[in-house]
Amino acid sequence: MDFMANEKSKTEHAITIKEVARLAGVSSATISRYLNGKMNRMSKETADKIEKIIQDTGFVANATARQLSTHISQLVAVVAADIDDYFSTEFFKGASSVLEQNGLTAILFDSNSDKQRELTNLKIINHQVFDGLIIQPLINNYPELRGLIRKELRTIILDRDLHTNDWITVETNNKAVSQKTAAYFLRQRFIKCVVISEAVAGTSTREDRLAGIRSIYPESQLIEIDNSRPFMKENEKKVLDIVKADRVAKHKTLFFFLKERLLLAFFPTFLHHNLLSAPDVAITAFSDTTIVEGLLPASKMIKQNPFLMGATAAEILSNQLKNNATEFNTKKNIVISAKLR
Amino acid sequence: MDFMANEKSKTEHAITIKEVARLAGVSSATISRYLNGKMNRMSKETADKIEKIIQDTGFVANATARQLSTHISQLVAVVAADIDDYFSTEFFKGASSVLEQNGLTAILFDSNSDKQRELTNLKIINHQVFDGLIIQPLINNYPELRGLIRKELRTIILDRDLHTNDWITVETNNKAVSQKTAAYFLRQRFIKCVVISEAVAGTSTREDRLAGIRSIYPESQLIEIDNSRPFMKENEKKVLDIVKADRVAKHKTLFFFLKERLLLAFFPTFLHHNLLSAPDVAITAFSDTTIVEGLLPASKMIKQNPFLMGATAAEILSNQLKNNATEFNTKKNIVISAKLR
DNA sequence: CTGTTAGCGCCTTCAT
DNA sequence: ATGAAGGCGCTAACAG
Repeated sequence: MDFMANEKSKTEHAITIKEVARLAGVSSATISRYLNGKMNRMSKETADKIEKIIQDTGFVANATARQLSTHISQLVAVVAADIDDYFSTEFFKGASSVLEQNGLTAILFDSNSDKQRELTNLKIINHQVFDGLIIQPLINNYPELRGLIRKELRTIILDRDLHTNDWITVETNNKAVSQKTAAYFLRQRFIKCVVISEAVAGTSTREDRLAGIRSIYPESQLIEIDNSRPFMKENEKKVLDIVKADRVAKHKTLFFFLKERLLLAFFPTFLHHNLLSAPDVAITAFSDTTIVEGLLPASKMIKQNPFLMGATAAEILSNQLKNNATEFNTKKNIVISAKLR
Repeated sequence: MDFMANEKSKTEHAITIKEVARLAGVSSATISRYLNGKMNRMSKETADKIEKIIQDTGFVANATARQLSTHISQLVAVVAADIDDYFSTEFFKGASSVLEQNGLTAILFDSNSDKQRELTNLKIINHQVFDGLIIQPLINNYPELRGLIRKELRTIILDRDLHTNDWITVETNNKAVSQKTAAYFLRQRFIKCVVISEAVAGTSTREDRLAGIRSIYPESQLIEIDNSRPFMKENEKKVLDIVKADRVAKHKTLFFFLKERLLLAFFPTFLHHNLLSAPDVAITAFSDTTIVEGLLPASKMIKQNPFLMGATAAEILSNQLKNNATEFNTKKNIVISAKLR
């Protein structure tokens, strides 16, 4: 009994390069060369011998030690604002696929829509284990964020505009596409516009979208949803009151959702009050998934391209990491256009 | 000009503990003690001096070096089958929150519903940088998965049943809750049941769910959706044909979706054919988000608790990591019940 | 209270 | 084609 406990407590140290060397009857330098693919620096026989030993022992090189020695990890941190959003997971998938093609590994951090958590994430990322960073930041001011990311870390900003040239940014044409969409509906004689969004102030994407809409509908009403509490009852009433009033005034009204999730939350209201195919009510939204397409096949929606955005960011980062010192990027601000469909 | 290039090419090595020691006029051991909170092992003055230097220089300890020395990273890898699924992101959030409370950091890997990718992820995770692993595996057989995870790595399996006692498992009562749900609808005189799912074979969750349903509806028809191609036209027809036939036969029919996303895909079909409030058609589904609640307020749905599942897995793992050698877990298979609501 | 020293596991230059 | 040896940045005895 006692001796079993002893067996267990003897921590199982994984096999090292040194041990492999001993078994193969060579020096650890040779094993290292083998691991790094420098086959021309050794005879075929030793290479074969080493391969066999590694197979037999199931040896896996310790990435930590390698990294301490080389100062490179091939790891890229990707920080998403909230992985519950399709946009976030999708841009990660785009980034991940491109990084993989370049021999890099993407690792996802979730800020959980929480600045505190974002901070924690950045702290960890600063501990010099990552070669690069792609971040969709919650923090919306440049100096603050700048202070949280070590200078040496290659960084790309995604989906947010920090108004800086310090980092390359990949974003959507939020303002332009919102404007275009609003103009489209105005041409259809929807002369009123109600915007439904989470808190706008402090989030550049929402600010830009609202600005685009207001350049067409200066008077557009804004309904801001407070995510922190159950919101449907009161807001449902707001919407219905607006519709009723506009019908009395014989106005056609556009409901413009800045986020798909909000449209989904309101969908039942529109459905049960027969507003979906009403000629005097239109609905549009920033909508990235295919769910809404099915529910509202006739409505025009704004589709971003998060996958491409992530892939683009990853492409740039990969290049930076390759051409180490050199910086060829002249464009600091890359725009991936959203489409109205 | 030239000299600027030189300035740049001189790689900016981050400041080290040694440099901080020099500046503070103490040895690096003292800095190390400071970093590890061993304040009682030094005078207040040195501590203050060190703090100031660290502030001024913005020094951040290199986690890689620390890890090489201590063999612990405080990092836990969480591997999700597909982060596009709410279930996956939610269990991650649960795990993440508990791990954080225990001083650990959760890092998310996405297998992207792709076994090849899962394999890549596991390879990276095997390189000895993580203290623990929580995985929702794609690979469904024990020996294969066993071969891909190093023996020394503390591992918890989530959401899948590998029929092994080697790892602790946290899962849903898939079979039981499916059975209960089916029984509920049978009592309502829905004597036919159509199951709609992605490919069932090879995924324990789906197998268990189908088994539960078939224990009540042995004859239940299964419509398997092939995700790889656009599927709605033909499948829509299947559903409508079934409804028509059942109406002729005066059967009430239950449509049982094994995944929320599938229900959403079919929702428009049901909606546009007035099947949502038809007395002879019922719809139920495994549905974790709140989207469906709004769409079908009257329908009973099965709600899992992915957040709690993740939190539970993290709790167990945290304990294992603390009580290093000791293993107190007698229960190898923890079930977090889904509810019919 | 603080310094010295020897690793941790791998990489890399310099010899041979 | 291979080995010896020093170093990456930090930790952890052991001294004093």
